[in-house]
Amino acid sequence: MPELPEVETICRGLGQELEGLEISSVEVRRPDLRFPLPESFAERLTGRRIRHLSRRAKYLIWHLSSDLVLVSHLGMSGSFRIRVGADIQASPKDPAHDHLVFQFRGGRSLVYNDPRRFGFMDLLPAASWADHVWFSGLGPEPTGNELSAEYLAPLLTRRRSPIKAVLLDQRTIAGLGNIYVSEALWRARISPRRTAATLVGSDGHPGVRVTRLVDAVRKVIADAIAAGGSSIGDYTLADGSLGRFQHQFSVYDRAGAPCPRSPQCHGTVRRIVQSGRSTYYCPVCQR
DNA sequence: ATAGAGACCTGTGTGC
DNA sequence: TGCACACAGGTCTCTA
Repeated sequence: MPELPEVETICRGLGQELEGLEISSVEVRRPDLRFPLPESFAERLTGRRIRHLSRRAKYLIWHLSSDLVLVSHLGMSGSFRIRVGADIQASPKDPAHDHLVFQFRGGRSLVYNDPRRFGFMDLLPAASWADHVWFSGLGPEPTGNELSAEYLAPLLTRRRSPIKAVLLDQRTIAGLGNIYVSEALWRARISPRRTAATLVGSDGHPGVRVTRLVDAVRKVIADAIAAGGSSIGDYTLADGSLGRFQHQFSVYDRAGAPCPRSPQCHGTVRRIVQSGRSTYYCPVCQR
């Protein structure tokens, strides 16, 4: 479900509420998420304090006391919900998929809900979590200075796949997903069907297209984070509020709508399927 | 080595 | 109303 901006928003929201708290118990209702939870999951967490929450790509990294790290990924449908005492969030509308309940000293609790169970969690040592295969192959974050045209160009020259697929590959840039790839390519005026290697000039220099693409990726991710991510369907943030970026979609889920680049462009947004997933783009101004 | 298809799950919306 | 099918924000694994 969530891409980088949603996970970043969730990370900030949860961090604000939970940092410093001690886990008093963990109730495991279903241990069979995408992967089974590790042995003694609840026991190993009980008594630890949440020191700090961070994010890498679409992963949440929970830095706990005694040098333990909880890594969680929300998959397509995972969400966290904070309950404070007996507030309204205490009566979820979907209790059947509340798989984990974390209780904190002081009365607060955190519920993990995930209908499709594509999400997963694991416990790793603080010293070596970043060496895990989930993290070792990841590309740079689009939020920092590491992502540049000079980084991306040589990588693209070796790829024969459509640029859409290459951008979804987490080894290229970490954290992009189906929504923001479509949005970034529209902003960069690049067709999602274009073979990645053809974005790069024949002299191997990044050229205008790669530069435009890098700028578009960085900007769309920054805009989405600033809007608190996107809420589709009944998806909410940890406090029950909604992200707002879905109101700023240019092409995603807008097949048949006029290209927002009007009046210069008279195209119509189109939906195509690439490697089994929907892509939205304007065939007129994206080349 | 790389690219594409299939698999993993459940819910929702559409059309007959 | 019931049923079948397509589709959903991700990633891993298997096959060419």
